[in-house]
Amino acid sequence: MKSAEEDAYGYSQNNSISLALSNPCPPSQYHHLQTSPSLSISISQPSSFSPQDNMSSVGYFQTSGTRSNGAPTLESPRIEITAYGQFPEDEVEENSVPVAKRVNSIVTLTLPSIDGYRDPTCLSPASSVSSRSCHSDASSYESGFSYNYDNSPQNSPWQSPCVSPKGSSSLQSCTLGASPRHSPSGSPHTSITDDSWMGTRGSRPNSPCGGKRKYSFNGGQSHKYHPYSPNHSPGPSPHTSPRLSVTEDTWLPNTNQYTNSAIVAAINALTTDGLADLGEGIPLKSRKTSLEHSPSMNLKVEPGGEDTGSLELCQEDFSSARLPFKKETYCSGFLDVPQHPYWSKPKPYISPSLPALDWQLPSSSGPYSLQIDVQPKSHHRAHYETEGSRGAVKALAGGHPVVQLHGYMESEPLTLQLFIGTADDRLLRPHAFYQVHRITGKTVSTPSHEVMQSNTKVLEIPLLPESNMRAIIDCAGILKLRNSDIELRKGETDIGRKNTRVRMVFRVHINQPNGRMVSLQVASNPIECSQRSAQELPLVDKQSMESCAASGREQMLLSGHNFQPDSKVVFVERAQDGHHIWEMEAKVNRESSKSHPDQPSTSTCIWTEENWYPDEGFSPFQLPDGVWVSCN
DNA sequence: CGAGGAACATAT
DNA sequence: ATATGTTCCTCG
Repeated sequence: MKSAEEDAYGYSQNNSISLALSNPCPPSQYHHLQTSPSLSISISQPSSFSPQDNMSSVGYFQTSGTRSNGAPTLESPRIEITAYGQFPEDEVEENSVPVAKRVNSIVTLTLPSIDGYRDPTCLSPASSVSSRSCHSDASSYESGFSYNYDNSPQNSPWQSPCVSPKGSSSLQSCTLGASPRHSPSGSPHTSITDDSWMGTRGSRPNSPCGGKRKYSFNGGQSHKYHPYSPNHSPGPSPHTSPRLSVTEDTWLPNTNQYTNSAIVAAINALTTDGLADLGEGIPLKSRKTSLEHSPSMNLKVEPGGEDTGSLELCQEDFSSARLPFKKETYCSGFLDVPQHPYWSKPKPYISPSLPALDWQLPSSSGPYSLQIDVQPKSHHRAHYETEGSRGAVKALAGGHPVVQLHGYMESEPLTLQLFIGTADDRLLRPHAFYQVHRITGKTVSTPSHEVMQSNTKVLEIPLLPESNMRAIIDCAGILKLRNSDIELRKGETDIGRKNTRVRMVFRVHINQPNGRMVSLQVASNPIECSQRSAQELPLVDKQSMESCAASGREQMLLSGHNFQPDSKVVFVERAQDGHHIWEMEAKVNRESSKSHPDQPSTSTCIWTEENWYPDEGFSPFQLPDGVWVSCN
């Protein structure tokens, strides 16, 4: 279905050649180092390549967001060198070079073919690209004040102004938080929203269906699929949705979000306001435990954006195009009970056309630069809904993360958004299994409030000029959603097991004097969220690296493509600040590449422990010349 | 609350 | 059987 979707959107096919020899290796194998290193190389050479231009002038850039060779809208030549094998995982050091940061700006230029990095059979949690699925959102905010401007094409490429086909429409959702939430263990704050996006869950663990455990959504198990979120389903087939279910008293259709244009179209054809019709898709019952629901739904038709050459234009067009729907986008019921003076003020800077959370944005644009001055600790035990809050994410030094927007000279305060994203450098997107959790209390100095954008909870924090546009993030905890709950979501393809690394993603949208809006984004270093540290893994050793290099060389020779026999990959070890710094020099002869005769024949990248991922090895790198290199 | 630890449940 | 996921319990 995915491919179909892509085709429908006119995605250009990625011509990358994946030579992945990766053995279908289960994650466990990585850990056990049972597989011999292998390396795959794929070369993709787009017709045009102008990385620099791609992002520099653009506020944001949307990724294809598709798992299957999600051909990036903008392609650049790339070589993917993927080695599978035996590299142990290294602890991510917090003080090290912010990989995310480094890669971030690059990533925005081009996205590697997702599949190219891994064998589909060994889907690695950290890299799966799925949290994009749109599902219904139901949200209730503990804060009491919340609004939802979730009208941005959150999860599907086609919703992108730049990519979406004309005429496409989407159903957006808006939710009204209403029912109070019961929190099993305690903190009233804990849950809230959580139930919202995922529907409900029992107070008791619901384990994945598989074997004995059954999902007790509503006391019953039965449905594993929830038609209400036709995200990837063929069509809107209203059935009962275990997740959304309803509570005894409060029953209201939850918000649904449709990613599939066909579905949307179908629904649109059925109803304009969709409310009534969609209601049918909601189950009559819900899991017992989820007593709280945020009933309410607001469907909105999203006009398709025009394909413009300039992303910036796209954005504007997009904005204006959506304006008419703005009204529908906001749930009137939300705009009440401000929680903090700051939030009670109008927020003109919040446009209804904010880029979807899975869009890749640059961390800087023009004079503006969003930076994480103090990185969060590399480990933070997330809490479950069944637990009380485990506090805010802290910084290594004991304080809290700090984010600052540089280059902003206006007097208008801005809003810093924060959500939990994947730790996958290849594609930063909301993490399906974690949500940011708002922390309140005397120890918290930073005001914040929550907003739902698609299935993702977003914490909004004021960025004030008087504070030098600097915010101390002491109000953000991390909530873990049960894997079984998430995996059951229609359209969800990510797997939760061992997918415990996240990143704090910060965004800021700046309305410029000229009326244009610039959206910036920066992600923190990866944060391990599980209680126990991942199983012990041997450190990366030179031998392994060399083995990988050798394997890579072999593969390059085998590939034959742009790599000539004299091509080679060399790993060099050196120390730097106590970290292992591995320098990989990939010398490739690309003479055969007529389209890029100017490309340098030698590429070099550096892999450090920071971008080492348990199941995937090193995160991919995009070399200066646009070449992507990954070593799994 | 906010942790830390660990029992208990599943997945590999 | 081992590793990872979730829920519980305890303590300051």
